[in-house]
Formats: sequence, structure tokens, C-alpha cells
Amino acid sequence: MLTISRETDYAARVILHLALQPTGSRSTARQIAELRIIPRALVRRIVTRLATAGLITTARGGDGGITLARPPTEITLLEVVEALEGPVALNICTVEPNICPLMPACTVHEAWVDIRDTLRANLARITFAALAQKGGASSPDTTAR
Amino acid sequence: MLTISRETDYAARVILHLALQPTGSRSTARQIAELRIIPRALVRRIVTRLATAGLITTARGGDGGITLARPPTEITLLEVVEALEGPVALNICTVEPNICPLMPACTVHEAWVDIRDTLRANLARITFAALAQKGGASSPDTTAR
DNA sequence: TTATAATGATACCAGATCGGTATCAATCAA
DNA sequence: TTGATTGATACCGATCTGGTATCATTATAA
Ligand code: FES
Ligand code: FES
Repeated sequence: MLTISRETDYAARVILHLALQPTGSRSTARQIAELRIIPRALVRRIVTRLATAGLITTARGGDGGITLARPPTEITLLEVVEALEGPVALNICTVEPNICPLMPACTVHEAWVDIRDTLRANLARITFAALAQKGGASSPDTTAR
Repeated sequence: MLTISRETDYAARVILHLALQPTGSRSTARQIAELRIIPRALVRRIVTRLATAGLITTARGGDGGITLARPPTEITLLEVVEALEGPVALNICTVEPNICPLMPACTVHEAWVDIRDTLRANLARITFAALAQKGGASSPDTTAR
């Protein structure tokens, strides 16, 4: 099944949660885990990835927590996916062209590249500001039916 | 790395090869493996998958071999991908919506679905007739530099 | 100073997947 | 009968996956 990993899905939930909080406020991994129903230890691992990717800022200590490193208008779904998955390749030969021994004659290659490019463009078109506006709740139970 | 499996790449090569052969002629797994540089046993496994998916027709015995089940104008990249990978889900929650416990409030869900849909549409837009016309050679060495 | 609560960094685990190989049976033409 | 083909499995080691656990580090607050 051509799909992102579970962790990447969780990461999108984490960023969406942060985008829904008031600007400047900090959330803790524990809070996010409970509210967004993600295993606590996984949130920790995901936060590490997102932090080294530069998408979020973390603060240690008693009053520590997590906050977005940039305004949600400038964080796209593509960035989250690539922070967790690595490159959106679609086919490895789009990233390492020398692995296909048929390279000059292989006409499928162009197709993979084209489709990959528009896939990336579509992922980059989605900002978390847009997702946050779309009726999200700052804590999910508020609007749950 | 968000990518199809190696087998799926091979499968595309196999179908492209068949699309480049004269209509009605049969290729053997051995030939395809050598010409398209795929491990022989893998071609066998891939052929099985493609056959049960209805994309190719196989014939056993001495003069046996493999041929397309339909004209290449009617075989798309999407069909090949889904024959090998299963559904193009992008995120599992687009296929099994009940696994996301935040379902009604999760605004990311729509994004996954939309992007998945256009990805599928783009894969479905590519026919192997088009790929075959695009300068492919019936055996790759012919045009290799 | 001490207690507490948070992140950083690893290490570990069982199970699934991946890429590849191997084997034997069934089929068909020569 | 022989040989070449596909069908169907079974197997292998390596890697990935989803999840858990542990200890160190940092910072706030009593
Ligand atoms: S170059 Fe990508 S499949 Fe050949
Ligand atoms: S429904 Fe897909 S991530 Fe929530």
C-alpha cells in the first residue's frame, strides 16, 4: 500500500494542534499525546524530528514545551512529510537516477519525475494555517459530536 | 522515503517492454529479465501479480510467454502501481477512515484525500501507449548510447 | 537546595515488509 | 520423451515499523 508511515500522520496532527493554539503559547508532549490520541513516547520522538527539521521550537525545564518555529502560514504539509519520511521520491530512480541501468532509454522515468513533482507541489500548497481555519478546534473534544 | 517498491518499478519496465513488442507476439520472462535487467525470479513473481490483476495474459509450455491482455492505450501507470502495491492510499486513513480517532474534527483528513485523488488521477493519465511512443526501443540496447 | 516537570538522546523489542533466491509441479510444443 | 515455459510456494537475511523504556540534561518553583 503506497502510504506514508504512521509517524508522519501523527506529525501532521502535532503540527495542526500547535497551529490551533494561541500564538506564543507552549504545549507539552504529554498534552498533545492525550488530546490528539498519540502514544506519548512517539510524540517525543516525532518532536525531536520536527525540531531538528526546524519546524518547531522546544524549551526544556519546568515550564518547557513546544511551539511552532514559524507562523502556520509558512508551514506546509510537504515540509512535515519530508521531515519524517525523507524525500518524496515516488520512485527511488527520481532521486538517484544512476540506479536504473536503462536510464537513457527508460521512458517511464520522465513519468515518475513529473508525477512526483506535482505531488510535491500539491503537498506544498497546503499550509497549516489553512488547515487550522478549516473548522479545527484547539482541543478536539470541543467540537466532537 | 515515500516511494513505491522496487518490484513496482520493475513491473512498469515489464509492461513497457511488452507495449513495445509487435501486437500479439509473446515475450518470455527470461527475455524480459535479460533485456530490462531485472532478476529473473523477480520477473516471474511480478508476472504472476500482473496476470491475476488482468493486465497480461500468459501461456505455458514450450512456445509459451507473456503478452498484454489489452491494447497499451488502455493500460495506465495507476493500474500497474495498484496491481503491485495495493491501493494508492497516501495515508491509511483515506482507505480506513475509522482508524483516526479524531475523525470528525481532523481537518488534515480532507487534505490527504484530495492530494491522494489527484495523485491517482495523474497516474491514471499515463498510458503505456504514450510511454511506448516516447522514443522507447523494442530492445533497450538499440538506442543506448 | 530540593523537588518536579519538561525535553534530548539512545537503546531495545517483536513483528512486518523488502528484495532476492530456490524448488517443485503443471503445461504445452516439438 | 524432452525441454522450455509458467504456477505456486517457501525461504532467507536485512531493513523498516510502531511502540516502549531508560537515563541524562535543563529549567522552573517551592
Ligand atoms: S529510470 Fe526510473 S524506472 Fe527506469
Ligand atoms: S483522519 Fe486522517 S489524519 Fe485524522
